[in-house]
Order: sequence, then C-alpha cells, then structure tokens
Amino acid sequence: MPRQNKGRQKIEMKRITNESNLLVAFSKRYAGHFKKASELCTLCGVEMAIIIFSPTKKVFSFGHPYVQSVLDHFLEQSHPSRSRSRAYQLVQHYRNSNIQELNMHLTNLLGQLEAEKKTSEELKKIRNVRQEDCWWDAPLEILRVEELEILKDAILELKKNSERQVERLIGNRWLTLQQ
Amino acid sequence: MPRQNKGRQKIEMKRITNESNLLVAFSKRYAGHFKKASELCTLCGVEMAIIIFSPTKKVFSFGHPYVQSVLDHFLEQSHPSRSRSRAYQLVQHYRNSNIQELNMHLTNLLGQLEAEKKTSEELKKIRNVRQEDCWWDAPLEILRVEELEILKDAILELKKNSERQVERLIGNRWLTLQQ
DNA sequence: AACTATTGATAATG
DNA sequence: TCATTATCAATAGTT
Repeated sequence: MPRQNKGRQKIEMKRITNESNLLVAFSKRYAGHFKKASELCTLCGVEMAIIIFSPTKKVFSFGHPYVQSVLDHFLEQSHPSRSRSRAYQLVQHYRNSNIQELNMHLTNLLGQLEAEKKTSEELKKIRNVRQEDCWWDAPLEILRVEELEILKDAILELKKNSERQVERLIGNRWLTLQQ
Repeated sequence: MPRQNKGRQKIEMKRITNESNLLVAFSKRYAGHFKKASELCTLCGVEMAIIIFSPTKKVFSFGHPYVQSVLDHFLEQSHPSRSRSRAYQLVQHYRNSNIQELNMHLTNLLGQLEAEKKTSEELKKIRNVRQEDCWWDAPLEILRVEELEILKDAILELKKNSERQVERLIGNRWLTLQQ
C-alpha cells in the first residue's frame, strides 16, 4: 500500500506566515475548538462562553446556555464596591499591567517551547531522578519578595552552572510555584 | 509488549453521572481547551476570550490579548450601551481571571515539559547545595506588584538564558506557576 | 498524578 | 472550500 501523502505533520508554534494557510488553519481549529467546548458543556454541564475575532475580524461566539448569560454571570463576579476606591483601582490597574506584561512574555515563551523541545529530547535518556529529591518540584503556595529574590538568584546560578557544560547533555530545570 | 490497560475508550456524549469522574474529566478537558485556545491565538493571531464556570462554580478564563479587551470589543458591538458601564467591573474581575490565564500558560509549559522532568540529573548538585533552603514551602496568599516585578525580571532572565541555550544545545529552563 | 491504549484532531494533500 | 489520510495530540480508563 503506497503512502499517498505525508499526512499531518507537526508545526512550529508561531504565527503562520502564509495567509492562506493561516485562514485554513483558523477555520479548522476554531471549528474543533467549538466542538470541544460543546463537549465540555455536555459532559460536565458547565456554563461557558467563547468569543473569537477571526483573522478577518469576523466574530464567532459560543455560549452555554447563552453567551450573554455567561458574560452576565462573569461580570457579576466582580466587586463593584471596591471599584469606588480610586487608590484601589490604581493598584489593581498597575498590578494588572504587570500581569499582562508578564503574560505576554510567557506567551512568547510558549511559542519558543516547541523549538526547544527538540533540543531536550536527547536528554530523555537520563533517568532515575526521584521526584521527591527534586527541590524544584516542591509546590510553592505563595511568594514573598525576598523569596522571589532568592528564586532569581537560584535561576542565575542555574544558568551559570549550565554554561560550563555547553558540550554536555544537561537536564531541564524549572521551578514550580503555586499561587 | 503486554497490554497494560484498556487505554482511552469512547465515551457517550452526555453528562457524566459519576461526580468524581466528571471532575477529573473537566480538569483534563478544560486544560486541553485552554491550551488549544493558546495555540489558536499564537498560530492565527486572533483575539479571543473564554469564560468557564467549573462544576464547582469556580471561574476560569482565558484571553488574548486580554479578556477585558475582547469582552469590551464584543459587548460594544452587541450592546453598545452596556460596554461603558461595565468596563470598570471588568477591570476588577480581570485581575483574578488574568492570574488564572497566566497560570494556564504556565501550566501548559509545565505539561509539555513533564516528560523531560526526570532527566535533569545535573540539578542534583544544586539541590544538595540548596537542600536546607525551604523557603518555597512557606505559604503566601497573592503576588504583589513588587513581587511581580521581581518575578518578571526572573522570567526575562530565563527567556534570555534559554535563547542562548538553544544556540548551545543545552536544556530548557522555565519558571512555572501553578495554581 | 502518571501511564498508555485509543480516540480524536488536523496538516498536508487532492 | 470539501474530502482524504497519515500523523500528531488529547484523553478515558487504569494504576
């Protein structure tokens, strides 16, 4: 039986440059996304809403039971009394900005991850590191400033340490924090 | 290769009756859903927002670039009069939802790196060095502005670092927040 | 939480 | 855009 085509291939997780391909990918993926949403609602009985502005700026929305009801519910979750405090608003806005900025960086990191995965695949050969022995697995519920500074130092140390082993296989390292 | 279990089986598309199974299914599926959303945004550069009320009535949201901006945009078209009166509420709510969004990105990163988690043998050394430092066990409630600034810097370091590592074929290192 | 057998989603192709 | 299919990715059931 001759192979008729290459079938699905892995794609790099970055914006699709070819506009035509982008449109096709969007078309397929948003459909799949809404299907998944529908399944999630059916299986788990949750309320949810999705709003997407397509590459051509058309609006696609999904809601269970209704988009508007979910948005209403969502908006009611807020705390209007707090909004009266100007200071509170400013603090929230500032915090929000930082989170957003952070989030952008993290989105970038997510995109880079795909490319870097290849690099680390060879590392899989190294085995038998018990999770319990890994301090970086320890869940962190909350961070203090000083703790974050220590964390930063730890990261820099990791970096420094790893740079000595350019030619070697080195493991991944990451820290798990908890909100 | 002996068959160890039945693996994934097709399930009927109706509400899951067993509450425990439902919670597990929700947990898996909403995570997958947000990951897909993240991919859709990255690949196609679209704006989108997702709001889900979990079976336990906890709200999960995703937004690109921001939940707030997408909802504003959407509400502006569907209900122009509502948009302005609700904008301030959204700002308040977004603080919480965006942290979840951030967590989602990071959880995605964690998930994709999970397979490589046990390969970081080199870190044993670092662990030994820092074994006695248990600052990460201390519980905390929420990230403050200054803490986020420091965290952001740490992540930028990570990003910079990882870019170098790609060139040098070293490993990945990520900072992961978990809720 | 982790693992795998399967189902399900989708990139490449026609 | 629609159809096909080889592959990749998500996840149900299990441990």
